[in-house]
Amino acid sequence: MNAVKRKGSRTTVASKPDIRTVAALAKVSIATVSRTINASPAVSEKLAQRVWQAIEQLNYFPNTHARSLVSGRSRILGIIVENITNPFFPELIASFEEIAVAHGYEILVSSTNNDAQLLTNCVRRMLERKVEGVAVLTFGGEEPVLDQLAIHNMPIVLAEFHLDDPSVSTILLDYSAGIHEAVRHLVELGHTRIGFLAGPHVLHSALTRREAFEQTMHEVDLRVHKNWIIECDHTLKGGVTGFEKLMALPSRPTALICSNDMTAIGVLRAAYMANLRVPEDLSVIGLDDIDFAEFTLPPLTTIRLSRHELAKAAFDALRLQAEKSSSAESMIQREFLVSTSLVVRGSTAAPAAEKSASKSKTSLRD
Amino acid sequence: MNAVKRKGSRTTVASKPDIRTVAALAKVSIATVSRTINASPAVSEKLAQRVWQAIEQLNYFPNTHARSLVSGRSRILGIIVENITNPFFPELIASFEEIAVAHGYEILVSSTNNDAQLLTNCVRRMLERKVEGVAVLTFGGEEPVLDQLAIHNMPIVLAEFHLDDPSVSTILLDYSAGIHEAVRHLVELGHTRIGFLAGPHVLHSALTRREAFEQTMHEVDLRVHKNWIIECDHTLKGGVTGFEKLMALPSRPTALICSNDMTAIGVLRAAYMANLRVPEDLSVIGLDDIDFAEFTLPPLTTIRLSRHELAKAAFDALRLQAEKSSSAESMIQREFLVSTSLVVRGSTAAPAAEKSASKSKTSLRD
DNA sequence: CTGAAAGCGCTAACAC
DNA sequence: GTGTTAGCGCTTTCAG
Repeated sequence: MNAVKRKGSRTTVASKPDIRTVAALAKVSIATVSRTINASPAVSEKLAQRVWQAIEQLNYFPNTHARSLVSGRSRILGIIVENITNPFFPELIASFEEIAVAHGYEILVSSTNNDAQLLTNCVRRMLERKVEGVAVLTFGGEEPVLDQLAIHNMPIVLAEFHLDDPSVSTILLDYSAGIHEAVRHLVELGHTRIGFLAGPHVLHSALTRREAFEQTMHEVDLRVHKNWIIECDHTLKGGVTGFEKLMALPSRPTALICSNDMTAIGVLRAAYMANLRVPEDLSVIGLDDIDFAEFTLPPLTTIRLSRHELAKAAFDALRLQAEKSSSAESMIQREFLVSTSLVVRGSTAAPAAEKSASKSKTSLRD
Repeated sequence: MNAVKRKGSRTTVASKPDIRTVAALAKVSIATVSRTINASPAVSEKLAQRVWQAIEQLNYFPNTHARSLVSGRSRILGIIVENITNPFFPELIASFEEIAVAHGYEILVSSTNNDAQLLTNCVRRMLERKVEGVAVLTFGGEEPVLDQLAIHNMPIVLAEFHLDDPSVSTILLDYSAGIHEAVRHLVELGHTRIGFLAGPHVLHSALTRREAFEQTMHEVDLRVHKNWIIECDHTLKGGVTGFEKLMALPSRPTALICSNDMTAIGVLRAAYMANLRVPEDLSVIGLDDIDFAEFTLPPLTTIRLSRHELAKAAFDALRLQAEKSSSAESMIQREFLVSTSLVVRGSTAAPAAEKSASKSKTSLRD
């Protein structure tokens, strides 16, 4: 009926079937069509079949905007990450998307690059699109803007940060387990001089990782050399710079744990440039286990943080929040734990003789 | 007015301001509010100011779903990539998003992993969300499903593939330029025995790259050894396998150009494991120049393909299509060119003496 | 220049 | 079970 007034319709298919078109073809009311689509149990087998048939025949699919408008539910989930350029995040997003799509949700991705302006902007966009929940996986530093979301009563899931709001869930990353394994591994290899290349301290995760390291060192009775803990920025370049700072020190560690894989890969590169052999002269361990880690030279020993587990936790948290009946509101799970574990590859080995970590100068204990 | 019937409203802000709420506060009609928001010139300074003030005061923003429903325009662009796990794509997506957001568009990302089922599904999702255009940057192999989009008269931009439909634009990647430079570079270094690790032939881009290679070789009068052209799959692992196949050959090239950086990085890894030194024993060149390329061991010489240029071309193409006045329909630009160029780093050098590329056996010319 | 009113395509009461 | 109908929040004629 409405096939006439199209303007540029060249060989286009009989323009955009409507819920009405379907109803007409199936000889039912639009309400029945709607019910059928939404799998309402209150539709008889017989009609349902007629409807589905009409739907297929017309190649019809519902207009999500109309749906969202009337139902108030968009079936869109937001995910905000720090930097889509760090391979950890694409892998995380891919997992999140897969899970979301499987459950009939769409996702809206945004990366903030730690820029407050961008964050504000993307929170606004999420609000405008009426997302049903937002996973904030930037790992820290964005509390101020979160209020904007919380105030709209939007379900949120945060990594590593607890916000005392009923619509906010938290994912805790259990770094201790993996870092403990890593230190143990190093100790068993014979290392006692272990350094740590931290992430930017504005990130909760970076701080947590660093603390887990120090804690573990104490537990195994190893000395933590403050100047062997260097704040980097979780990028490749940062790893290079961190390594260089370390080399400038009069006394150096024989092993290095890095706050993420990107840093570790930067170190690998810098060590190579400095003619230091990994792992013979220096053992290095990363954190994340991005796909690349297996392909570095040498293959990177690293602490694995499962993107899939993390994505799943985020999705579950959001869904629980979004679909909670207002009655059982306070009963839902609001805290999720994701574990870590060591993956041993080629970038760790027993330290060489005493002067191992130094190229030419003698290494002094400080 | 409508602030009462909220259910769980705890400390929530005076629930969701409406266009009506704004109109009431500003003492104008909702039509005026709408016009103001949409920057219609037909609103007097005075009223516009009152409206904006009301908007700010209420922290109001329009409901995009309602907007899309009535206007038929969603301000969403779709982007379909092959594999979000290859760093080339996140970098591409980030650029595309940045441009799109700057122009007030939202983006819907999907990766297909070369899975036809996934592709169909995501085309459907895009259609459901009423995207205004789709950038299909999977680089080949998805023609069948594209019809589904074309039939809906949806603006599409394709990489490397020409579809004879008025709503389809094409981005041509000028690989020849970069590959030419690469081969020249190798020749100047003294190489004559050059191999090529191709991408999967189902991808147009892979085929085009390979052809550009062969073409260039002919141009510089170098022999193309068919068995030095090996089909890989554009992954790290694929690079390793490709390299191994090459090593099994009785005669080997002294330099290798790879269809993408991932392959090249795989080769770097495999060469290391095989005790072959890069670049002394084997020069290798990648294609893409992903961020990682600068941080491999040794730093990768590669043919740069600007993600930003590509993203911009895709966006422009889509926007031209989407915003074309039906009159000037046939006048718009439908073809875009993105160039490539060589970035020389550390993975290329002059070949060693004659037996260079062989580890222990003598290398025979075939 | 401004306002009133008619829907956009769909869901969710509410009747039958 | 099924159909009728009243909007969801907004844009857009059409009058004034």
